[in-house]
Amino acid sequence: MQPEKKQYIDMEFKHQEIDKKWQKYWAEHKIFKAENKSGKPKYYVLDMFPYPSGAGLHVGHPLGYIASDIYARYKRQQGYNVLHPMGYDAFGLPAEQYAIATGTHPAVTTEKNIRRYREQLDSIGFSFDWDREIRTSDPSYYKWTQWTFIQLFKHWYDHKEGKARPINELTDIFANEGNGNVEAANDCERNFSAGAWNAMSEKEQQEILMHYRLAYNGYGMVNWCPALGTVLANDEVVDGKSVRGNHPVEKKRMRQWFLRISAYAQRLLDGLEDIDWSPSIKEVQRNWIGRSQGAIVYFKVDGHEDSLEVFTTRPDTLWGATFMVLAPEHELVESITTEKQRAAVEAYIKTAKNRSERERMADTKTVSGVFTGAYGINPVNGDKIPIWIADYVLSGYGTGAIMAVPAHDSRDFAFAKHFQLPIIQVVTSEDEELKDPQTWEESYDSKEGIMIHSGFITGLPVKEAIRRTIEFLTEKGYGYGKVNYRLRDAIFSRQRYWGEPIPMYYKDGVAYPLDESQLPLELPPIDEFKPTETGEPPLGRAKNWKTKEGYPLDLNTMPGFAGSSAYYYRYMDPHNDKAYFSEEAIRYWQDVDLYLGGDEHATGHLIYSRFWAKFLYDIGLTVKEEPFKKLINQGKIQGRSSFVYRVNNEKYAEYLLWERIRKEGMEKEFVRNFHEGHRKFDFYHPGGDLIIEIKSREKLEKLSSPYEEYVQNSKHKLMLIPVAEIIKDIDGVFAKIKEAIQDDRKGVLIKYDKKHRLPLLFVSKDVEGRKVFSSPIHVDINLVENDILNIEGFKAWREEYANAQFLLSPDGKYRCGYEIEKMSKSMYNVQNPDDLIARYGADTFRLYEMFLGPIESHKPWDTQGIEGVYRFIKRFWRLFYAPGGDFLVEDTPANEAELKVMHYTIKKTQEDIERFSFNTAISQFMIAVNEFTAMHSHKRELLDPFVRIMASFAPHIAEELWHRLGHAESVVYAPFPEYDEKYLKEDSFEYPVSINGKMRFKLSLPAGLTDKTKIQEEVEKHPTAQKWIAGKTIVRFIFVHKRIINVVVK
RNA sequence: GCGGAUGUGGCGGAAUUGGUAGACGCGCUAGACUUAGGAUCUAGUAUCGAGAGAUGUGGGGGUUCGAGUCCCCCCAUCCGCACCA
Repeated sequence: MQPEKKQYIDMEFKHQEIDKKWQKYWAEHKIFKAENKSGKPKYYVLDMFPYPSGAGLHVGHPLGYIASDIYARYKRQQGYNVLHPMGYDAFGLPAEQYAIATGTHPAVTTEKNIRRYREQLDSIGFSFDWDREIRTSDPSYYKWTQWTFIQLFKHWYDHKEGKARPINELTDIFANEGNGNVEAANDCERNFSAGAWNAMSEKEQQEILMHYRLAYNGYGMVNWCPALGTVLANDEVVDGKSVRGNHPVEKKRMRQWFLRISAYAQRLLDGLEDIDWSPSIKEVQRNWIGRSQGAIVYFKVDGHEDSLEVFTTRPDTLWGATFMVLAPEHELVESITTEKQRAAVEAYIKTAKNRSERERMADTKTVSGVFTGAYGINPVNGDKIPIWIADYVLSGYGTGAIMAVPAHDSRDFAFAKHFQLPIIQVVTSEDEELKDPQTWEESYDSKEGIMIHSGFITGLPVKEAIRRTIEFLTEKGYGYGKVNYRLRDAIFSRQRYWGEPIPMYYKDGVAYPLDESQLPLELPPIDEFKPTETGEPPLGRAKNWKTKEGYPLDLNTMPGFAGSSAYYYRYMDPHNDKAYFSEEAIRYWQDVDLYLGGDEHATGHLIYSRFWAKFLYDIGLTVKEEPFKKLINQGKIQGRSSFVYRVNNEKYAEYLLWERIRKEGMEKEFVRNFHEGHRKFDFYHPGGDLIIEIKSREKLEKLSSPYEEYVQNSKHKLMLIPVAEIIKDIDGVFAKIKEAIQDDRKGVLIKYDKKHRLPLLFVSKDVEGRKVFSSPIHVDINLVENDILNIEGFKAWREEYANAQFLLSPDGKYRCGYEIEKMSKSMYNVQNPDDLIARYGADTFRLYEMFLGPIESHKPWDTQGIEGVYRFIKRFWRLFYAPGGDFLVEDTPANEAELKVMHYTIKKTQEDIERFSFNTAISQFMIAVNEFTAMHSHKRELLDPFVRIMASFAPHIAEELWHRLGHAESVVYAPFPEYDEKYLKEDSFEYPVSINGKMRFKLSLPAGLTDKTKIQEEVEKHPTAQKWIAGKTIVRFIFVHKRIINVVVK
């Protein structure tokens, strides 16, 4: 009997062995290797690559990877050549912070973390082509990040051609005609002729060019984070704090590298039209780009040469402009302020400066400002209007100056009201009765309407009025139409070590790029990872940080988004040392077909990537303008925290006593929370003149003399009861209270014997009164099953709980509460994928992550639910093997009913995979397994295709069973089966029959039957129908083929 | 304040084009088997009601033979933006 036993073991479903076996097989045979040359159509599935943190993966991380892996595997089975790579965003602050603290080189930490990530990723059975792995911190990779930076430096943006062009084409234009006709993205304030240009020194020319380059070095207000010792990009700051680490950030004027992403604002906006991304993420990007269409208007300053430039989206309301406001930082403030107002203006600027960015943002209600003494002249009617400064006008947006139209703008309105400035209404709706705007409660939203009091545009609708006003301004030279963007240039320097060195050096104070042959410029070793004593970035510590010629190199490194902005192209040809990627590779792969990642990258990575992609496209390197055709944002997996309820003994004692009083029907005789003078007592019984105070023994002892004193003065009886006595002996306590009420004495202190000690007490969730006397404490979810606490485990969890006692639910169990929160260590709700995979196997884990719900929605992780999926996997296995180990698969042909189930399952799951509805596909697998089990179907004709459709979801078990079915090749390339409609056809259809829209009964009719009269006859024969129709007339009979029958009666 | 998304049993969710609301799974209840398991199987499980039946997709209205789905108004939650001129 020995061999039989052996067979038995062999035929059990053992995921630990099966997982390992096939993972090894796939790796050894390089099953997932993608070729850059193929007759097959290409499909590129990409995941946002992870930053390898020290904590490893929790169950939330692989969600997107599993979804993309299923799709990648599905596409392979559909005959596509699939590129599905993975790598690491390996530069980053945590490893560097750790280096500063411990001296461990960030490369060491990163390597260690990557190894751990790789182990975890491998255990889930992903179909990555690991031969294409990249790491952003690898010099052979960041060589190309540096190379791209140099290309950005060497290009400018020509709005006429709508693309980036080499900088030498710009210098040619300058040399021939100066900069008068150039329509470039720039921040150059000088106008010069060809002659002037040619006469400039090299240094002067370079300084001019810096205002045109797409990567430029300049002064700007930057986000300086003192705690991190570096500047940050706008998307790395939220609410005035750093996203990483939550440290305060301040505005500081510094010289930094910038990327002129603003040049691409319009194209970044337009590109959103053509890509398949979620509406919400497109909306976030639109907001971030912040396009507003309007006009620049010049206001002459009365008695000055200068004029003020104002941006407005509503030039039609110029006639309603009653004052102007400048940002306190505006450059003309000083020159236009009158002597009389100077002191007030300077004082205001000083306080405005002292207010941090955060304060200014938080405080949007206080109206503040000061008059400069100067007047602007309204170009449309010559009116003199006062010029104020106020910090509600931002220096960084538009021109830092506005015309205020208080009637139609709420902030201007508040300002006008506060400083009693005039308000003129210029827009009205047709049926509006005009009232004096000075009496208005709020400004009037005027996006639509008819102009009044507005010169030549009076009577026109708003849209038309805007158009006519811009025409007028342009004609007279008073202004012009303009589009403004909120998108700021990206700050590109980081005063940090663990990033790509910026490949620039300085000669005579002018920045020059390294020659491309010098790349990569590798990170030098340094002794410590902190800034230098003189406040220079860490690279200032490097020995010999200069070019061969001896010129000093830049001390900054690049920000996190540098390495991730074009990594998706590098995967196409990751080992190329001659080019970023070969032309052959880019022509074949072109772009990412499907990109999966979290929506937290909406304004960072996903905007920068689109910008880099457009630049690389402009310079002819790539073939598609948008890098990511379809984007799916996987939802986060939230933690499900469990709570125990710790009893507050004093509150519990009060609760117990009060409940007892109520049980005795004495609640009307007592007063709770009795106040006398400054004192407050728990209970008072006026009839017996008895005060009851419940406190811990320690407190009662401490307060004993004040109580003595109080009793002597007040003449009440005062009963002091230790908390423990009530909890342990409520009957005894209550008897004593009754006794005390009868007691005739006055001014006595009734004390209590102290017999009992109190343990630490926890109360089950559904115990009455729990909310009143307990507070929730997080408990490790591993100690809880179905909300029932493992009491022994809990006692062992923490020393202080070792002697804890429990108030259990009526069923004798301790029931925990729960809440959905972020998954985090501090809430003890983290699920570790390694444990789950060890227990249930990779396939169950993959299926369960997908089964939780739609890929895009956020959902809580239910520790229990995985059992159901595990049962399904085992039932699936049992279609092939009997519990005793017999191989059940038979070659007899399947019957109609079986084929119907199989073909419907193929159809349904294929449709579901294609719309990324993996949870419903898995439901269908379950239904099919349930039905085959019920029908005792073990036929090859059914199971062979079943294994193939399951292969992308549960690759390990599928591969195992595929081979046991007798196939020698991997299931990875086994074609996804095609369903045949003929098996899905029904001879009859069971119609739901409704009477007046309510389903009453079901009626089976031949599927081909469409004759309404005949059907109506059939329906009327039915007893249930007769019951409902009786005494009424059928006014309408609705028949929808293969859907429904509805009888309308009256 | 503006913009976006979401709202369905005790829980996660399904219903793809306006056509049987609650598929599938968890949990729960009862039972079977037993090598007593964190195993397997069977039946039940939206609410009220003994039943017939009534009610039911955040609330209110509307369109329709028929609405979770379409339209209008309101509420709640989450996310993003926020003196943006």
